[in-house]
Amino acid sequence: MPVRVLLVDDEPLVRAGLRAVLEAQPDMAVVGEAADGAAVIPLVRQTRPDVVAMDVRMPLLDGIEATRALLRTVTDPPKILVVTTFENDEYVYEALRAGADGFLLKRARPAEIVHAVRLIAEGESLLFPASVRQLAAEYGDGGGNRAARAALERARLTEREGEVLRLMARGLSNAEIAARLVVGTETVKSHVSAVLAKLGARDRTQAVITAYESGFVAPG
Amino acid sequence: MPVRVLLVDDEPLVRAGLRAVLEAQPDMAVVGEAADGAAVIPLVRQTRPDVVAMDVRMPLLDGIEATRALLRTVTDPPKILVVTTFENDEYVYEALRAGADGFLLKRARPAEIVHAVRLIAEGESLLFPASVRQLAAEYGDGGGNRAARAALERARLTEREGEVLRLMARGLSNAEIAARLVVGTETVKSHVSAVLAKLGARDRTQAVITAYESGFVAPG
DNA sequence: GACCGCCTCCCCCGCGCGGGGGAGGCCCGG
DNA sequence: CCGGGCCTCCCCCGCGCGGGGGAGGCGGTC
Repeated sequence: MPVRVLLVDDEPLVRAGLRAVLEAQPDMAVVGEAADGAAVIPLVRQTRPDVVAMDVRMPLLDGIEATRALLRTVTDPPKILVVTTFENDEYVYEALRAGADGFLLKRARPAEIVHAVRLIAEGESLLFPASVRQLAAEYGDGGGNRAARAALERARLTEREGEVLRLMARGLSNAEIAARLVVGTETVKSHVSAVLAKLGARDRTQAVITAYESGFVAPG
Repeated sequence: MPVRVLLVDDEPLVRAGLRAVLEAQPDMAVVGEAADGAAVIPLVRQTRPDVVAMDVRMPLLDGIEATRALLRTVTDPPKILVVTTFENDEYVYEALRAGADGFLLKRARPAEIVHAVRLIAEGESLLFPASVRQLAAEYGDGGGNRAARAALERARLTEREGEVLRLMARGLSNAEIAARLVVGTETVKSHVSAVLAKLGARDRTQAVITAYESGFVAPG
């Protein structure tokens, strides 16, 4: 049973982006879109999503009011993931007080977005953005907040996948990685594919970018 | 302040010879030795040489790969003087493409060696006459030293190439870059090829790594 | 015992990528 | 004026990459 997601954002571009990211996952389905908070309640009743990805700033009814209205009027309401552009958006905290389950930065990478939605759907509250540093902290050391750690449980690359990603981030080809790890190239291809899937990357270049951006590997 | 030189050659005899020649000069100091390219990067970080005298043919990691790795991973990298036995070594061309600053024949006289190191340290590209012709031919022009030097000038990306590299570093495919820049994909391929050549990268992934390692783009 | 995650390897297949050429238009400086 | 750098676009071509399957062994847990 897939995670059913409803997208609420006044920017079509953002909705399209979220849809693309989420529907790339086999276990996720976008069941509806709304351009404003005012349209949310009937849509929720109609589509019964597990998670509502809710923008904070919207023209008619903002994400805070929409969250309040939703929780007040709908029985067995969906989880609410607040989506925001700014890290220190005061509205976000207000939304959380209004009953939202977590928040997410728009500039988060696909893998983080996916993880956030998945976490929220499973009832974890996600009060910290699935930010890049926490991903980094996971591999350096386990010291992070619980929500982030839970997210990383799912995001976690296996040991072998981590090795492969590190070598990818050093510019090695599949054949070179195979030689280095003393395995077959087909094996490396399997690991690479797994890494790409888990990171939400289309190709190795994007995976390496994610590795840098997440602090998984560091420049210099 | 003396010119600090790091020697990288798998033959101890050659290292000893270079050391003897260079340390006979009052303004030169050999700050380290390595027997293989694989050992270069940590040694460079540790000793901060001005010039690396790099053999081309070495057991584990050859001079070409070592040069690439060095330029890719070390900030403010040293100048690289490729040392070779053969005048028409195809590897030399590769090494220069990889970003080496010049090359030197092992049978050169002591005075020439000293001269070469000094020139390299001062930022001059150095190509011995016999091979300049060959290189000029390789670059498809009889313009002599000037053309070869210009072609070998590292990381001198044109404005357009810089734009392309930035987009590559954001994970865009050639087609996506073409759409973004409103040009044809063939044009993008031309720029990408130019970027790869100038950075000594084998593929776009290595180019992006270089972009990160050099600070051309920054994480976060 | 059965199950499951991980690692390993295999198949086929399409396509994007990168190398090798070349060429025309533009502007600038000698 | 002509040359050179830059940007643009074109050709052909080989191959690595990534997606789609599947499968066996191995060490865990239930």
